[in-house]
Amino acid sequence: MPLKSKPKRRSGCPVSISLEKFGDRWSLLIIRDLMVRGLRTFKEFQESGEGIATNILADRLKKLEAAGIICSEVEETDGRRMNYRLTKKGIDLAPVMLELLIWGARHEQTGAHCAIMAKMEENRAAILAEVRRRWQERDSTPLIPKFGDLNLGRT
Amino acid sequence: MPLKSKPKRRSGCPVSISLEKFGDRWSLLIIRDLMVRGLRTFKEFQESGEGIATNILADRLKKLEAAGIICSEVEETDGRRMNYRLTKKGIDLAPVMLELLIWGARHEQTGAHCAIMAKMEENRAAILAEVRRRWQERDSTPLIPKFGDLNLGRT
DNA sequence: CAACTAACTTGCATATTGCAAGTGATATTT
DNA sequence: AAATATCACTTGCAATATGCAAGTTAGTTG
Repeated sequence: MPLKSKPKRRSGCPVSISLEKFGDRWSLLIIRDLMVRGLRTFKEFQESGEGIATNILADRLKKLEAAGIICSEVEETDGRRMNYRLTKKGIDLAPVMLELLIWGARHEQTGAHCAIMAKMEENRAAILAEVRRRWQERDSTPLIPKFGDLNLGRT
Repeated sequence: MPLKSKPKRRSGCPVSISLEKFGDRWSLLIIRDLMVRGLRTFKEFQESGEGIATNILADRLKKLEAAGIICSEVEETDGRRMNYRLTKKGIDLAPVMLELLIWGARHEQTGAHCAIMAKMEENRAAILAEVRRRWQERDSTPLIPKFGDLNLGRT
C-alpha cells in the first residue's frame, strides 16, 4: 500500500511541506471541486471534466484524507455512496486556490471572463468569506459551476 | 525531447491550466528559490537543500522558460554561467507562494517561527510589495535565506 | 595547455500514471 | 426474490516520469 511509504521530508520549508501534501497534478483539482463546484462523490469527481483515472482518484482521496485535508462519511440515504468534504484545514486552502485562479486567468488562455476576474481581484475578501460561509453551512450549490461562470451576489 | 509534447488541455479552468504549468513537486520550489532566496544558477538550485536531480532540474528550467515564467541569460563576467530570473508572469506568482507559505506554516510542522508567520499574515500586502520591489531592482539578497529566518523591515 | 567548473546529457533501475477491465457491496427494478 | 444497475473502488499492465550515477561540452583559471 503506497500511502505514507515515503516519509522523507525534503526540507523544513512550509512551501515544500505543503507541496508534499497536494503538489501534484490532481489533488488541487479535487479540492477545487469540493470548494467551489459543490461536488461530493467519487463519481462526480470522476466526471468532473478533467479526466482523472479512477485509481489515481482513489489514491488522492486516500492521501488527502490521511493529510487531514478532506474527510468522508457514508451517505445516510444510500449506503453505497461516500460523501467527501473539506476539513477546516482543507477550506483554509481557499486563498491559495483563489490566487491560483487569478494568476491563471490573467496569464493563460482560459475559459474565464475578464469582467468576472476583475471583480474577483477587487473582492478577494468577500469571495473568501462566501466560500467559508458555504463550507460552514454545508451549502453545496456550486459557486463556480464549470469555469468562467461565476455566481456571486446578484447575477 | 519531452517538452511540450502533451498539448492535451484538460479543461478551460484557470486552476487546471495553472497546474499544468507548475503543478508538480519541483517547479514551485525553483520559483520560490528565485523569488525569495536570491538563487540564480543551476548549481545553486541543485544545492538548495531539497535534493532535486540534475536531469529533473534541467527539465523544469526548460519547461518554466517555455511557459514564460522564467527567463535566462548568460552571465557577462563568466560565459559558462546561466542566470535565471523570474519574468513578470513569474513574479505574479508571489501571492500564490505567500498563501502556500502561510497555509503550510499554520497547518504543518515546519521550520517557521510563529511570530514571524503572524506578521506575514498581517502584512501580506507589504511583503508582496517588497518581493516585487526586489524583483524590479534585481536585488537578489535573500528575503528568506533558508526557512524560518525572515528578514523583513528591521530584524 | 592542463586542470577546473558550470550546465547540462545519457543510461538505466525504479516509481508513478493512464487505461481497461473486474470486484463487491448496496440499491432498484421486475 | 431474483435479476439488473450503481457506486466506490481494485487490479493488471503498458507507458511515462523520476532518481541516481556517470559522462560530455564549453568556458575559465593557473
